[in-house]
Order: sequence, then C-alpha cells, then structure tokens
Amino acid sequence: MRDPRAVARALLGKVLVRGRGKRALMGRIVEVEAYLGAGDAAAHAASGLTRRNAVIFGPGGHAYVYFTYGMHYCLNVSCMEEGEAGCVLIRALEPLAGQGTMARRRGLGLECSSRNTLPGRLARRLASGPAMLCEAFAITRARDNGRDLTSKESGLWIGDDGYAARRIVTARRIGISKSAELPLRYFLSGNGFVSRS
DNA sequence: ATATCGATTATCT
DNA sequence: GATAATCGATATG
Repeated sequence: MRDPRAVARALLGKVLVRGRGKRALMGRIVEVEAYLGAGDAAAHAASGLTRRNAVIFGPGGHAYVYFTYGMHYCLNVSCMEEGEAGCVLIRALEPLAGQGTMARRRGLGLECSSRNTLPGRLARRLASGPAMLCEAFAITRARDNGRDLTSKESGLWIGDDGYAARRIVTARRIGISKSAELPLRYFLSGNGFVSRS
C-alpha cells in the first residue's frame, strides 16, 4: 500500500490504540484525508523537505505530527517509500475504550459522570476532529512524531479488530484553500462521529 | 442552522 | 513578518 488514496481507504475502520492493557485508549478511524506529493499544493510536502515535514518523506507507517494555529496538533500516517512524499490525516475517531480519560483530557471531565459510556452528544466532542483526537489521545509532536504506528509494542499504533467498512463517502478536504477541488476526504457513510457530513 | 471571529506560536520565506 | 490540514464561542436567521 503506497498511494495515500489507497492507504486512506484502508485506514477507515481500523483502530487507533494508545497504551496497553485495561487502560488503553481505543478509537475507530471514521474519517481521513489523503495528502499527496507533487501536484497537491495543500500538502505540507508541496514545498519540499524541511525539518517539520521530514517524516512524510520517510518510510510508510510512521506518525507525522504537526503543530498549527499556535495550539493544535494533528496526526498523519506516512505512506510512501523512503524519498517519496505522501500521508493520510486522521480526522475523526469513534471512541471505543477509555472515554473517561478522553473526556478529562478534552476538558469535559465535569460534564460527564463516572460512567464509561458517555451520552452521544458528549461522545461526539471527544475525537470528532483532527485536533480533538490528538488532545484526547495526548498526541504531541515532541512525544509522537516519527513513531512507528505499525508496531503493537509502540505506545501508539493502529490495529485491525475485524471491522469491515461498509460504504465510504468521498468528498473535498476541509480547511484548505489550495488544491481544494480534489476529492481526497473519505469517511464512513452514516457514522455519527465524522467531523461534519 | 449558517456565518464570522479570536486565540496563540512553531515554522517557513 | 506572515501563515496556518482547528476549535469553541458568539451573533444572527
């Protein structure tokens, strides 16, 4: 798997896992965006290799975490072989385990009970956005950039629990102005945890 | 429901 | 010096 568009589709339905055992945080990937190399002006790799985007030019399966708007982190998965650029932005997760921890990190600790299953309207505020999910999973550039997401031994990895994605919707990417017409956003049809339908 | 706006700083030109 | 793959709040219909 190399082309970010193929990797994006393959990632839908997989599970992002932080930590191990009973306290592990888990969330199903329900929305992603592909960022290509040459020809995709919206991609961070568009203007060549820099210290910030170096992971995108490295081997696939690694975390590219960037900081933006002075306060937010976003998580991407590198796709290509060494030397080529391409990645997939993880935009939204459906919380599966560790909702209490996620709520606390998101500043929603006082708004929910000690129950593990949150009411729907609060659950949607845990990880239905690229910066929200990083906050919920405590993902930062200092701690996670370059991490191997394919290893179960890694503190942050992506697993497969057998879930099969049904219908995948293709749309234009959110929050960009350059190359905005490209249909590189993908999400699970009908899933309530997508950042926006 | 949709629109606009401010926060806040690493990174790049 | 300008920008930014966002979010949450506020205003308006």
